[in-house]
Amino acid sequence: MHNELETVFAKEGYRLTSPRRAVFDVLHGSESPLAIAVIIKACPDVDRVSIYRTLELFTRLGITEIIPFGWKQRYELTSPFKPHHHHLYCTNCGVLIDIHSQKLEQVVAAIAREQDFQPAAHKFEITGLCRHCQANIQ
Amino acid sequence: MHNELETVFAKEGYRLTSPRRAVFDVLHGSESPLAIAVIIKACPDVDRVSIYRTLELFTRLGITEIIPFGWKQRYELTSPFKPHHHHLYCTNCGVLIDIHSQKLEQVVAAIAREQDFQPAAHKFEITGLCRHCQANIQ
DNA sequence: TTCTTATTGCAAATTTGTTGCAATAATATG
DNA sequence: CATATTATTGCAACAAATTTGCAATAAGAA
Ligand SMILES: [Mn+2]
Ligand SMILES: [Mn+2]
Ligand SMILES: [Zn+2]
Ligand SMILES: [Zn+2]
Repeated sequence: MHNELETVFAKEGYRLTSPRRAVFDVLHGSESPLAIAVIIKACPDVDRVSIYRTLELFTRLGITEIIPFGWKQRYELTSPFKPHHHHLYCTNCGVLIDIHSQKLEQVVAAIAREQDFQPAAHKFEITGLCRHCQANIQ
Repeated sequence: MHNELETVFAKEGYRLTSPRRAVFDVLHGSESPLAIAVIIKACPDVDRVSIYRTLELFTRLGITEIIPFGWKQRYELTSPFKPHHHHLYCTNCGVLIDIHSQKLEQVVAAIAREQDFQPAAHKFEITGLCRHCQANIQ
């Protein structure tokens, strides 16, 4: 899995350093997108500043993407490091449900085509109540 | 237009104060979502802290929503104060294109139904290059 | 008009993000 | 493997953004 990463970095002329590996590993080990504060805590040996710089670089290179998430933003690996998908977010219990919707991807393409827009990325999120929280009437 | 707002506030037991009117008017007068910093500058008579508190309240009451916007977040009025829509964002020139897509709304409903999820709101954004910036090869 | 209390503004603290620069370590090369 | 080159790091210091506590104010009820 680091091979892919080495390839991207080598091609672009960047160095694969230990702080960058650490941030990558934390993201790779997580089921869900992570807030910067969480990543900082998860990499106690890496300076705060390097986390910011690393996430900026990762996002610029398309290794990570910024995910809308209630009030804050979070970071998540993108394809090919994590398959492209979106989220349903329960505002009551905080649970995240991954969704892989072919229809949604088609709509993205259709909208871009109609507007003569060249899409690079897209964000999508539904917030509301999960099955469980609907039942336990909130 | 303030009538609608009065109604929401009265029903919820909140007071319609001059800081809250000011923030609402700034958002209502804007074509596009606004960053907090912009709203603060646009309301010179309102204390910074009150802007934060007001936007928190508006969002909690569903009067505004947080819009993903590159690295930062922005605020925009929701329906019925502003018709529901989404954005295409050109990462080169910063232009915003409003889109009203019936297909997208249908997909949102379909996904929620499939997952037995009760949707309250959704975010959507495509980033990429607008027609103009594609031409002036970037 | 008076009363009640939600809301505001201010000051201060905290948290989050940025910058400059010398020390370090990743990679290329012999 | 040893050395040279230079991208990257960590640290310190700064700057900006957001939060908190509380007394003064003003919105809405009576
Ligand atoms: Mn996910
Ligand atoms: Mn808009
Ligand atoms: Zn839930
Ligand atoms: Zn453009």
